[in-house]
Amino acid sequence: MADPNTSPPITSPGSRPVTIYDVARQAGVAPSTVSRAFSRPGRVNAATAERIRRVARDLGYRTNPLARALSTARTRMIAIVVPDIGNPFFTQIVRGAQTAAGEAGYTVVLADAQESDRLERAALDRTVPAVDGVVLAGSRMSDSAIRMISKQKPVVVLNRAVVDVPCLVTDNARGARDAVAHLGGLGHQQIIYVAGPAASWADGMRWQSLREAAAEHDLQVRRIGPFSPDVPGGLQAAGQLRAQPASAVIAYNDQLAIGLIRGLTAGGLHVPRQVSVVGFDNIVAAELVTPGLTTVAAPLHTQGATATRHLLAMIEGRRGRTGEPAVLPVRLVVRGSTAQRSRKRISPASGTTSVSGSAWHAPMSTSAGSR
Amino acid sequence: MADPNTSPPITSPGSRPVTIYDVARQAGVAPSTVSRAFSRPGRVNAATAERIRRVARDLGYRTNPLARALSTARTRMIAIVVPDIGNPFFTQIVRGAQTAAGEAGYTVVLADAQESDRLERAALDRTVPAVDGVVLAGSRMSDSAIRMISKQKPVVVLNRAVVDVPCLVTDNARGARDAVAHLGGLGHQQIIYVAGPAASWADGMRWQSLREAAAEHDLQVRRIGPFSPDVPGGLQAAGQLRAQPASAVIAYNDQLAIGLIRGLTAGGLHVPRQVSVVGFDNIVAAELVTPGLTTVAAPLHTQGATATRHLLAMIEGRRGRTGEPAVLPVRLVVRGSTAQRSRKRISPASGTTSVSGSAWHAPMSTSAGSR
DNA sequence: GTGAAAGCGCTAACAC
DNA sequence: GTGTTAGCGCTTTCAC
Repeated sequence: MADPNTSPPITSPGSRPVTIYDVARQAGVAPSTVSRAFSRPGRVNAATAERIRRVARDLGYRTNPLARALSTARTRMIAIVVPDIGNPFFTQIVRGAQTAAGEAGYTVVLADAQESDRLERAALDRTVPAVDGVVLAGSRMSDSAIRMISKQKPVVVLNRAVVDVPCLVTDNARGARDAVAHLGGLGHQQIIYVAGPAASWADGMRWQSLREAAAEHDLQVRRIGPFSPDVPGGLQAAGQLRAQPASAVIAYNDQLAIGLIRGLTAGGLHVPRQVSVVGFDNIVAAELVTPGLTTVAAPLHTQGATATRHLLAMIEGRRGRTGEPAVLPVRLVVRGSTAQRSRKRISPASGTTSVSGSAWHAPMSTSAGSR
Repeated sequence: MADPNTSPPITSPGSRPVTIYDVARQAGVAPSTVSRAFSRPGRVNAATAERIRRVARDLGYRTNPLARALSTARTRMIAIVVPDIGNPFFTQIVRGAQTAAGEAGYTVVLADAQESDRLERAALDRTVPAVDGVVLAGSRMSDSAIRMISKQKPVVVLNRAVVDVPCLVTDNARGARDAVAHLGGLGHQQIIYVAGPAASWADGMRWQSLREAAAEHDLQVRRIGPFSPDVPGGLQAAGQLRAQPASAVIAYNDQLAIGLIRGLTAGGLHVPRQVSVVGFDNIVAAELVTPGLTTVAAPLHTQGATATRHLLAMIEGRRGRTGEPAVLPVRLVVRGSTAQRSRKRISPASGTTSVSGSAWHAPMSTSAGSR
C-alpha cells in the first residue's frame, strides 16, 4: 500500500513531525521522489519505492494533509449540512453520506444548522473554503443562496429542486400513486392529506401527485394543514381530523403520521380499524411503532450515499452538472396501520378504548450498541 | 469586524480566488500588512486597516483556511468520534459539541465508527492529522490505542476513564444512589439490575454503586445480563426477568429500560403497577414513552459541550491535562414508570391486559422541523 | 506601523 | 526514473 497513514504512528515525543525531507535525506533520494512514491506509486522505481516506504515507516512519517491540500487545492473533505441531526430522517442520510465518502477516502464534515437559515449560512461560510464540495440536505436557505454556494464549490441538493444545481429527489409521484392505489384497494373512498410545511418542496410534490392519483382512481382527496412535520404536529392534526372524519389519511411524513396515530388513538379511534394511516419516508421508527406504519419508503441511506457519490464525481471532474433532478425510486411498505375500510361510519364517540392501556414507546436506533 | 469571511462572497466567475496579494496591491500595502489587518487587528494603523478591509470586501477576498492552517498548524477544526450517530445518546452529545465548537469558531468533523474498532481507527487516521483535537465519545478502542492518539493531538474522552487522558464522566455513583433511594422510598425491597455491555466502563460503575447504595438502604440487589444496550436487549431481558420476578428494576440505560417495559407489558405485567423500572441517561425518548421513564438524567448536551470546551482549552494551551476524570452531575427524573410497590407478589399469570391495546410508538427528535 | 523575506510540507512542471 | 525548482496563500520574524 502506498499510504503511509495507516501504519502505527511513531510518536517521537517532543520532536517535530517527520516530513518528506526527513525521509528523502534518510533514503538518499529527492523529496519529490518521496512525494511521488506515495501520491503516484508506479512513477517510481519499485526498489526505490520500497526503500522509501521502509524508511518512511521507520521514521514514522505521515503525510500532512494540510500541506497537500494547499498545493493541490483538494482537501478530500466534503461537508454535509442538515437542519437537525437529531431528526432520524437526516440521521440516516448522514450515515449514507458517511459511507460513500469513506469508501472514496473522503472525510465528512457535519454541519447542523439547528433549523436556522442564519446558522446554516454561518456554518457554510466556515466550512465551504475547507472542503471540496457540499451536500445540502434539507437546506433552509433560499434557492439563490444555494446557487451562490454552488458557484464556489460543487454542491448536491437533496429532496429539493433548485434550478442550475444538481439535485437528487425521491419519486414522490410514484409514492403518492402507490399509496392511493393501496388505500383504494382497501375500499377507502376519501383520503385526507395531512400536509407538512408549506415551504417544503416535497410537500408540494406529494399533494399534487396525490390529487392526480386520486382522480385516476376516482377517489376524493382533501387536505388539511400545514402542520409541523413532527410528532406534536401529528397530535395537532389528529385534533383537526376529528372534525372531519375520514377512513384514510396520508401524512406528509412518518413523524407526522406517528403523532397522528397517537392522537387518534388517544381520542378513542382505532388505527387501522377505523382509520388507515400512511406516512412517507420509512424512518427507523416506522417499524417500531404499534401498529407498524404503512409508509412510502424512501431509501434514506441510499439517498445520502448517492448524493455523495454524485458530489465526488463532480469534484473529480467525472461528471458535469445534471439538468433535471435525479430521481430515486420509492416503494410502499405495507404494515399494520392500514386496513380494509370498515363499513360503519367512524365517529369519535364510538371509540372503544381508553388510552391507559396504550404504551407510547420509544425510538431507538437500529444498531446494536449504546456506548 | 476583522473577519472577511462573513461578507457576501464575490464570485467573480472563472477567475481564481482573491489572495492577500491582490488586496495588498490594490490597497497599496504589503501582503504582510493585509495579513495583520485580519489576524492581528490593532497592530495596524486604523486608517490603513479600514482601507484594507474595504478593498478586501470590494474584491471579495476570503482567507484561505488551508494556507493559514499550514503556517499556523491550526485548522480550527475538531473531530468527534461516535460509535453510532443513529443512537440518540450520541446524537445529543454531538449537538452539544457542535454548539460549543461553533461558539468558539471551530468546525466539527463527525466520524461515525459504525460500532467498529477498525473503522474507528481508520476514521481517526484520516481525521487526526487534519484537526486540532478529538473528542472520543464511546470509543470502542483499547485504552492504549486511545493513549496513542492523545499523544498526537489533544483528546478528551467521554464516559470512560482512561489513565493519562483527560476524561469526562457523569456521576454514576450519585445516580445509582438516587435511584436506589427512590425505589426504597416506594417500598421496594429487591432490585434487579439489568446490565449493559460487560466491557462498558459505565456499566461497571453503575453496578458497583448500586450494590453499595443497596447495602446502605438495606435493600437487596441482583444483576442479570449482560444485554445489548438497546431495545431488543431490553426485550430479551424481559424474558429473563419473568423467571425471577422483582418489583423494581434498574436498567443500564434508557433504551434497555424501554425495551424492558415493552417486553414486560407484552408479557402481561403492568408497569409501574407490578414492576417499577428506572433507566439511565434521559434520552429524548424517555419522556415520550408511556409510561414516561423514570431515569437518571445525564446532561447529554452539556456533556458534549463541556468535553468540547475542555478540548478547546487544551488546544489553546489554557489548560493542562487533568488528573482525575471530571464528573458531571446527574439528577433523577421521576416519571410514570416507577410507583409504590404493590403488596401482592407479582406473577406473569396475573397480568391484566392483552398487548393489543398498547401502541408502541415512536421516537422523534425534540426539534421542530423535519425537512 | 509597515515592508521584505523566509518558511509551513507538499505537489508539479521541467529538466536531465 | 529522479532531481531541481517553483510555487500553493498565509503567518511571522526581523528590519527599518
